[in-house]
Amino acid sequence: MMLTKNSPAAACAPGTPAGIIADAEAQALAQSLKAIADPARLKLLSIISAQDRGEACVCDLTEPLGLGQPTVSHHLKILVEAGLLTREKRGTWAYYTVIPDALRVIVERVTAL
Amino acid sequence: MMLTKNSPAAACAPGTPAGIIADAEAQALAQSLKAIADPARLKLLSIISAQDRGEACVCDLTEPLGLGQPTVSHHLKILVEAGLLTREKRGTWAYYTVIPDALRVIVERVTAL
DNA sequence: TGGATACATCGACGCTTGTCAATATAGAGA
DNA sequence: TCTCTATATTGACAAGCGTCGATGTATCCA
Repeated sequence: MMLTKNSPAAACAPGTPAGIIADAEAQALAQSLKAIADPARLKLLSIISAQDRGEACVCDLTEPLGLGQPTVSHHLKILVEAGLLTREKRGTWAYYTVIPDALRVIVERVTAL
Repeated sequence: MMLTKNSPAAACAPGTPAGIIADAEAQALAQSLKAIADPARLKLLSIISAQDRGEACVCDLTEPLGLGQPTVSHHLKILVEAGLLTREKRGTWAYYTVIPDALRVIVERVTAL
């Protein structure tokens, strides 16, 4: 049941019974999941990580998604703010890369439910 | 549909390049993730699976969530329709149970991105 | 210097979502 | 039967989200 008083920073809120996810962690995990819970953003993650260099600029992404450039930029921003992508500006272009274990961390917190 | 040349049932749509998630699968996976991407529903999954019998009725859930009964019923319905919970009516009560590997299936599709 | 290109931001629009109060349904017990 | 209890459904509302067109910003090149 994990009554651990010594556990890592994970999930220990005042009134939360043992083994049940704390309010704050539920909130945080939900927000991470919301970042992925969109077809366009799933395709973005898939396309970028399938790229040869592991990176892609906006102009590579707008066409396979069938969305306008502002919309793609908007989705990329959400993924960056969720800690799933990095953005690197080189010249006129902005290159986006998938942060290796970011998805795995989210997935593990879900599995631990 | 199923234009599959030879690959497993996974992800092969007409115009979709190899290794990139198909439109339909992105749509489906996003919908599954939306079902989990809510603090109240994460807590529901956590609380129910932490129960002794592995099951809980609505009256057990409304108080630890701090939400009204109709709202809890609403969230439970979403989880049932997403294939994450089962509902069994016994007498006046409705008992909800977590479907064992439902979360794992979702998680694996995410990891395969 | 000026124009062209790649990207970000803004404002607006419809659609979805989370929540509640009120009401409906259905089973248990008198 | 009638009443009480547990749950589901409905209707309404505010807030959030996805999308677009228009505009702003920054970099490159002639």
